[in-house]
Amino acid sequence: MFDILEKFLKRKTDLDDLTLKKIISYFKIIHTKRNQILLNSDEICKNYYFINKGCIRLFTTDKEGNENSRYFAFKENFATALPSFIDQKPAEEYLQTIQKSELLYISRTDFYYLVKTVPQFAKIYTEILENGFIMAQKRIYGFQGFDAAEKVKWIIKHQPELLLNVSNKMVASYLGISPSTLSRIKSRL
Amino acid sequence: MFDILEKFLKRKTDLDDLTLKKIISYFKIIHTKRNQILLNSDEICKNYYFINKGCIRLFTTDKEGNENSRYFAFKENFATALPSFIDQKPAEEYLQTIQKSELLYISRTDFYYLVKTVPQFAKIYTEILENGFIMAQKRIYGFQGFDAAEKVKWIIKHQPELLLNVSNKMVASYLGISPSTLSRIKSRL
DNA sequence: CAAAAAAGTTGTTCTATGTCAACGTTTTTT
DNA sequence: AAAAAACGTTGACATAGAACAACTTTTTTG
Repeated sequence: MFDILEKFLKRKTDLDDLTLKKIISYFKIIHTKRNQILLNSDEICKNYYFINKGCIRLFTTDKEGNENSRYFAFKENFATALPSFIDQKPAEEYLQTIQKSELLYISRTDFYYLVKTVPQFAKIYTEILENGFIMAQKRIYGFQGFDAAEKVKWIIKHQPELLLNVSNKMVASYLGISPSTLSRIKSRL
Repeated sequence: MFDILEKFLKRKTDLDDLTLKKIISYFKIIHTKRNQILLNSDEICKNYYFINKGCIRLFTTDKEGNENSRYFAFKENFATALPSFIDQKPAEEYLQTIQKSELLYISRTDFYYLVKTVPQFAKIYTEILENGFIMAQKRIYGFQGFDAAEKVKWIIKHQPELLLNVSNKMVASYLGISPSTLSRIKSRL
């Protein structure tokens, strides 16, 4: 049950078994179904999630009600609504499992307690932040000046698992293009 | 000379004078002129900069040679090409002072030495990462689905100093619109 | 301080892509 | 298993904004 998380943590840093057990002990498990909302946009994010199985989507809605996908996290990754988690302000974004998923989660209180008391955990958090930053940069700036076809090619190259696991509609909203345009581009290879 | 940096550090966390002096001692000063390149896209970023006076721009160029502005850092802020600084790979982006500037800088080696040995400095780094992440998110996702006029209004509201200190051309490339479009929008208020 | 270069403005034209609609297909619900 | 809902595809049409160009204004340089 916690073995995937254990593996993840061990890969990131040197951890003796006792510290590992300590970290693990703060995580709880939750099973969710397809399209289950974990966090509403008016809520304050209290948990950090680790995905054992499934997929978490981070998205927003505009005034017209269109969904806008920001991020997809797949198995063996952490995900949360970080700005809200950090600043404890309403998230203004949603967290949702888009498939039946098995998640581990840790409360913010416990998370920051670990960051404070376990240097290796602090290091892991720093790495999560660094990576999150780099990935977000790459993704978003990578798209700058791209036309729709280039965006699709970028996804095929850099995040092919996304096309396999996620509906066209969501991919389109992730790329900032309309579903029809995505459909047309895909048909032209 | 280091007083702005000292003020910045003290505001971020509790620091005794000795630790403060230790941190400060790793910074060197550099004076740059308008449009001076600090980092080329094929270089690996070795320094973290703190801006005493002036402004650093982070930008890229596409195959046609058009400049694309990613970020502007003004006085009393840190700036670097973070992905390259972290991973020590070619930056694929440029750092440039767009005005005559006075900068403090610390080498990557010294920076990570401080992160490792001074917990308060590690905390400051974590905060820089958290903030960087949040700001980048806000900026970029804030623009999602915005038309050109909405982007300009967003800037006026959230980063008015940018319009005052930066050329229209650079602002346009930051917003992902053409200079002519920016000009037209501004004329219609 | 004059000449040259860069930046800003404004009109015209052109194109990528959004929007809407119709239809077929897949998925979900009961 | 049938009905309903959501999704994907494709065509027709409309439009925001890019590209280009000509001109003016500002900035930089020798």
